[in-house]
Amino acid sequence: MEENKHVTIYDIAERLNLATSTISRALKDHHTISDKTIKKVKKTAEEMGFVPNTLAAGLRGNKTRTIGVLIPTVTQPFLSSLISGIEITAQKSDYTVIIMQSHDSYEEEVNMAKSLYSNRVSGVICSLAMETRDTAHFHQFSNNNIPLVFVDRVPKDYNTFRVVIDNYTAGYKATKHLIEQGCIRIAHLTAGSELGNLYNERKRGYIEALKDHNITVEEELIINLNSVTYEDGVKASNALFDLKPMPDGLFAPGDILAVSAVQTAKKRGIKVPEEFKVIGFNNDPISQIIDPNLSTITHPAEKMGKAAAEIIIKNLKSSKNDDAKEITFLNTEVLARESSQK
Amino acid sequence: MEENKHVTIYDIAERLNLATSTISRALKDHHTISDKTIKKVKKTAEEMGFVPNTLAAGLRGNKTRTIGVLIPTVTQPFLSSLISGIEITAQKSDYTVIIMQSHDSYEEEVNMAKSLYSNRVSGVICSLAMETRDTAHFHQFSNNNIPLVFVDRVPKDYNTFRVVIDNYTAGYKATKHLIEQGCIRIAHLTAGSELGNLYNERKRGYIEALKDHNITVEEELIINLNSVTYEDGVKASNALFDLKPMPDGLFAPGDILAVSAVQTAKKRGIKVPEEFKVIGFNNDPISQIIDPNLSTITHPAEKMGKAAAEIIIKNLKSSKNDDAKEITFLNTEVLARESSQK
DNA sequence: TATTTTTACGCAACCGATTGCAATTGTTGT
DNA sequence: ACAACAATTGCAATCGGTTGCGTAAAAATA
Repeated sequence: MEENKHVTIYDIAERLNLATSTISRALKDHHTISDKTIKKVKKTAEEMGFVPNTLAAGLRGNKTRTIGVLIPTVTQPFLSSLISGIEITAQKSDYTVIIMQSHDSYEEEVNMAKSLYSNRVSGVICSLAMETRDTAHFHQFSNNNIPLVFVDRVPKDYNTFRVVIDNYTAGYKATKHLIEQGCIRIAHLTAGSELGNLYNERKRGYIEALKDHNITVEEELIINLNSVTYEDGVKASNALFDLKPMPDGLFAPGDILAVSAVQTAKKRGIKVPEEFKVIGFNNDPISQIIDPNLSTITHPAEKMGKAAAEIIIKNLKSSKNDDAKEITFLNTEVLARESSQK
Repeated sequence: MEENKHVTIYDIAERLNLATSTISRALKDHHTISDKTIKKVKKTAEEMGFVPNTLAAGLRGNKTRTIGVLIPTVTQPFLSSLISGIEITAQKSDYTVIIMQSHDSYEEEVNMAKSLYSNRVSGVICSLAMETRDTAHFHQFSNNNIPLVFVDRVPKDYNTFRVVIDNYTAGYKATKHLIEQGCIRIAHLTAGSELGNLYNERKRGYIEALKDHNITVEEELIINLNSVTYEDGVKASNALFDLKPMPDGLFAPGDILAVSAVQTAKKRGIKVPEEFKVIGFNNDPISQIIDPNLSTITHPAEKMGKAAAEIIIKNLKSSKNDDAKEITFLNTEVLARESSQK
C-alpha cells in the first residue's frame, strides 16, 4: 500500500504475461478480447489499484473527454445553476467538467481560454466576461474543430453555437406585467455591454412594451449602470426616488438590482408594492427571501446548461463539421409575486 | 489560419532548423540557450500560434501544476469564497485550478477523487461531502505523495493537512453573545455528521457557554436536523416557537437556518430581535439583505482558501515528505447586527 | 486430414514535451 | 597556433495509453 509509483498497464501486463495492448483493450471491453481475459484483467487492475492516466490517453488520442467551462464567476446563482445543468448532462456521457472563472476580466478570460486549449479540452462552454469586446481568443477552438458554445452572454457576430433566452421578449413581458399592475411611470436599469447585448435587448423590450401601451419613454427613467452590483443598484434607486414625480414601477434586469431597489425604498419609507412596484430578473434564491417577495423573470439556467452540454457532446459524437451553428432559444416566464401586486 | 492541427515544438524546430530540445528549453528561458535563440524561438512560437500541450508535459514530468478542488457545491457563499481564495494564491504561482462538485454525495466524491487522480493533479483541496463516512478514496493521494488539504469539513482521524476554524470557540462566542444580549432560553440547531465534526463542535461550544453562565441546557431546545436547508430550518423554527415557554434566542450554525428562523418568526408575528434574538454563522451575503440584518459569526473563507493553496504549493516546492501535517486554525468573530440587539 | 475462416493476442509506432548526456562551436590562456 | 574550458545545441530515451497491422491458435468447412 505504501508504494510511491502509479500503477500502469505495463505493470498489469507483466503480472499477467500479456501485452499492454491487450490490457488496454480488455479494460474497455474490446470485442477482440475474450471474456475470460477481460475478466482476469479487470480483476487484476482492481487489485493493483490501477487508475488510468488520462494524460497519456489524451495525448495519444488527442481527446480528453473533458468539457471546459469558462464563466465570469461561480457565485452568481444563475451561473452555478448553469454549471449544475452542464454537469448533469456531462456525467451521463462520462465527460469530465472543469470550471474556470474569468471574474469578468478580459485578460483572465484570455488566459483561461489558453489554459483550456492547452489542456486540450474536448469542448468549451463559455459565458463572456463583462469586459470582453474581442473574441479572437476563441479562434483557437474554432480553428481546431473544438466545439464551442456560448451561453447567455454571447457575442453577436461569431459563427458558433449559442444558447440564450429571448431577452427582448423577456423585457417586454416584464414591463407589460408592471403596466398591467397599474404602473404608468416605469423606470429601468440597464448596463452597457457591446458584446453581450442582453441588457440592450431587455431594454428594447421595455421600450417596445411602453410604446405598445401608449406610455411615453422618458430618458430620465432609464439609468445606465457601470456594474450590476448591489451598491450601484442603491445609487440608481436613490436617483430614481429623487425624481419628481417619482416612478411607480421598476423593471430591473437582475434580482440583485431589484433587491437593492426594494431595500432602498424601504429605507426611504416608500411602500413596496403599494407606491412602487418592482420586478427583477433571474429568479435568484434571494427573491424568495426578501420581504416582500420579489416578482421576477425566470431564467432557465439548468436547462441552458444541459442544452449547451448536449450540443457539445452531440457534436463530438458525429464529428461532422457541419457549418450549421444554430442558436438555441429557451423560454422565460413572468413570476408574479408580492413586489409587483396591484 | 484554417489549419486543423495543433502547432507543436516540432513544427517550430523544423522551421528554425533547431532541435526540439532547444525549443523546449528556449521557451522556458533555460540558461544554456543563448539570448538570441531564445528571442528567435519565442517570436516564431508566437507567430505560429504555439500553445504548449500540457498533457504531454504532464505525462513526461509527472506533474501538472494543477490543483484539484473537490467540494460539495459551488453555490454556497462560503465555498465560492473559498474557491476565490484558492484561485488567487494559485494564480500567483502559476497553478491551474480545477473544480469538481460532489453535491454532498459520497459516491460522487469517490468518482471525482478518482478523476482528479486520473488527471494527475499536483495537489488536492477538499471539503468533505455530508454523506462521507469513509475516506479511503483519498489514500491514492496520500500514498502517491500528492499533497492533500482538507478544509472546513475535515475528517477527524486522517493524517494530512487541515485548514479549519475553531468551531468550538465560535459556538461558544455566538452563544455568549446572545447571553450578553439578555437571552436566557437559547435554542440551537445542529446536524449530525460523524466525520465533519464541525456541528458537534459548535454545539459543544454552545453547551459550554450556557454552563459557564449558569443556564441549564435543555434538550428540547436543541434540534437535530437532517439537512442544513431552508425548509428544515422552517420546520425546526416552528417546532421551537410551539414550545412554551418559547425560547428567546437562537444560535443557528448557518445563515440559511438563521434566515429561515427570522422569517418564520415574522410570519408568526414574533418580533426579532425584541422577542427573539438570532445569531447565524458564516456571514453570507444574505445576512445583510434580510430585515432585520442578521448577526452572525464570520467564517474566513477566502483566507482559508489561500492558506490551503499555500500549503499545497509550499509542499510541492520543498518536496520534503515531512510527516508534520499540521492543522491550521483561523479566527472567527462575532458580527453583532440587528437580529440580536438588546 | 487439409484448408479456410475466426478468434485472440502481440508488436511497435505514436502523441508532444522534457532532460541527461554527448557533441559541436566559440573563447581564453600560454 | 594549440590545448583547455566554457557556452550552445543536438540526440534519443522517456512518460503511459492507444491502435493499425501482423500472426498464432482455435474453430469451421471442405
